[in-house]
Amino acid sequence: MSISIKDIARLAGVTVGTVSRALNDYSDISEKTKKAILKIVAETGYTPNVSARTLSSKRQTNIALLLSGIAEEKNRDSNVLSLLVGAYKFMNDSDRLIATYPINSRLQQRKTIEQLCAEYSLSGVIIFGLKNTDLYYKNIQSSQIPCVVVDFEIQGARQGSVITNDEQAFADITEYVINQNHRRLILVYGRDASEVTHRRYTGFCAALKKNNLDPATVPVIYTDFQEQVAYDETCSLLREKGRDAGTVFVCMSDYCAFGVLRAIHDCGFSVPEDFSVTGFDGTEFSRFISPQLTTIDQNFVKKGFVAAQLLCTILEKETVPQRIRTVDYTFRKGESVRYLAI
Amino acid sequence: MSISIKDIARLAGVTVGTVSRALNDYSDISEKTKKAILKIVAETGYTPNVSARTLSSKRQTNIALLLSGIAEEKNRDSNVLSLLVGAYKFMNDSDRLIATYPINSRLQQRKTIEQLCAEYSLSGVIIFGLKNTDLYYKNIQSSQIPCVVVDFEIQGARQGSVITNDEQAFADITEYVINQNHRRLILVYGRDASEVTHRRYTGFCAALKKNNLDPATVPVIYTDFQEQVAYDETCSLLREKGRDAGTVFVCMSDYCAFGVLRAIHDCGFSVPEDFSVTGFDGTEFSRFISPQLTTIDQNFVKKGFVAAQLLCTILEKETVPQRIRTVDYTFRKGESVRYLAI
DNA sequence: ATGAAAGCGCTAACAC
DNA sequence: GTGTTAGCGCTTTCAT
Repeated sequence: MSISIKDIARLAGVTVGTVSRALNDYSDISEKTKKAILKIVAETGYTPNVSARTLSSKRQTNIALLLSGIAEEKNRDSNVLSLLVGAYKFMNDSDRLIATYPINSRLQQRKTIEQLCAEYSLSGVIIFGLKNTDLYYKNIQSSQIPCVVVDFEIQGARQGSVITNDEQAFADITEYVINQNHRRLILVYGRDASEVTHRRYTGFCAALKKNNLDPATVPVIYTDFQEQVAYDETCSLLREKGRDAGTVFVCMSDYCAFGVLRAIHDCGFSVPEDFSVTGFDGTEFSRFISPQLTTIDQNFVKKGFVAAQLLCTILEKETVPQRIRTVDYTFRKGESVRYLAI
Repeated sequence: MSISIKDIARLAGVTVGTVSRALNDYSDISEKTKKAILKIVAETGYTPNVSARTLSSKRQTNIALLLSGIAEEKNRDSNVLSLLVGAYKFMNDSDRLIATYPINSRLQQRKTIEQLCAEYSLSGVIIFGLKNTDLYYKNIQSSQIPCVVVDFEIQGARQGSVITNDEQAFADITEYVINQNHRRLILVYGRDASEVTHRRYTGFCAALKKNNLDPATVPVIYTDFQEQVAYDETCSLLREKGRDAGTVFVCMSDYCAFGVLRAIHDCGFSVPEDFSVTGFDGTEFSRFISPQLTTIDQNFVKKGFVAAQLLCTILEKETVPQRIRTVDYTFRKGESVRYLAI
């Protein structure tokens, strides 16, 4: 059994109430006893037990980062790692720990978000990777649980969102390839159950129309955001049409772009000589490959940081004015897009 | 305030003790009342509070996965993700949740592993990413905390390890390049503070000696496991010596290999025509690139799974005979190594 | 400024 | 088989 508040009280010759006051920085305690108590705390290496504290206090706030689909999906992409890092960095600064839990579909089926939070005494959560097929997708919207969702908008009073302006970003990169004189685009589509997919599609269409191109004529490769599917489908297309397939693959994620790149290579073509390729996300890996991928960096580390920050603000303040936070993206020019001479 | 055991007791017309018995599957309770209670529990959606349970019970076991260096290092590689997935998968099977926490150096400085475990009521932990410069490196070895460490051997009574036979694996891949008739190897070295680096080096030397090659003559590139450093150093070497640098870069990690590949490309050379390259880890990305990387797959998902399994076994049983678990690796042949005609 | 004591939600030992 | 009750380690209200 490890050392408890009682031991400290005994050693300091005071009662547990006084020790608690010293520990929680209450004002109604003499500097002298406080010093003495903290000295003993330091010497013994005593740390208050979080469970006990949670149980007895209303002020204690435990927060968690819930990851949907992480142990289930085929391509759990590395963006989640950057997000973790960002959230951890923010919590670091306030010397607090944030627990990370996976929430697979069975868990979501077995207990509601309210139950999960009650069970683990969570006063708020950050949710990442939620698809509209997740049970928690509706669950959080009809609940009062303070939460911050990454990548889709939520409207509850004590809820917030951290998003990227996907429409604009995807329009930007689409316009970029158009400005490089590409006219025969191939869209490499993400996953219908992910909201970002639809926003990016909107941006894609907007950029085309703005340049007098018709979205309806653009061939689409459906990938479910999986590298392998992107690879397979691209191979089929290339084997069937070769260079006639188009001039540039505009992909909804870096992972998809990797599949496309691999397919182009395996079919005997080159990037960017034969085909150009763009990605979306800004995964670390997109800079490692040759040619480096032209992509949109979502700044996932920052997204994680902002998410943690926003959640903490929501938990602290009564009302938070701006609960939809848009994190700026960065266009990253690589060498995967060729300029087409007219 | 959410629903508590008292509410259930009231609704069922019994006392909290009886409800607790029903919930914990004790034998001394009539099937009838148990049924009735569980029915009410299901209807109300009641879930026992973990903090309260932890506080009052000796049987409750909370475990956590501690990640060292994740929010600090430059190249936090994606292996950690696979490890998480593996651990989550095991916990999934028993419908339990494992919390993941980052342990940066400041945290390790502020509280010992014992304090951390006392604070969060952890009965055991899995530790990943520990370097021998981490404070917890010695801390865990001199503590009684039940734990499983990934990638280095620990000897405590209630402690275990999940490791890869790095010597053998690195010897295997080294021998492979030698068998492809490479004689002028360049070693791309990892990080001294990581134990795996030394084991891999041992395997490297063994393979060379076995083939009558002298390790002392092999040029070494030091990388600290960072892609960028590997890139920079390789560029320097190539600019200075060109093809005379050697014929194959034998790398201690995939990330290093990515840096080397990028450098080779940027210096105007090709893989595997001008230089061959091997990696180590089996990151997802190593299969995405063209040419695919010849590497050792450490099967990190399995490592995570086994780590969680081992920790749970240690916590359940009195004594666990085999506490050092070696997870099998897989040699993965890509196209990044060329066969040299003699 | 400090002590005393109730109570957070639950388990478990002891009655009956 | 079920009720009763004493804690688990802590916070917080009420006395003093």
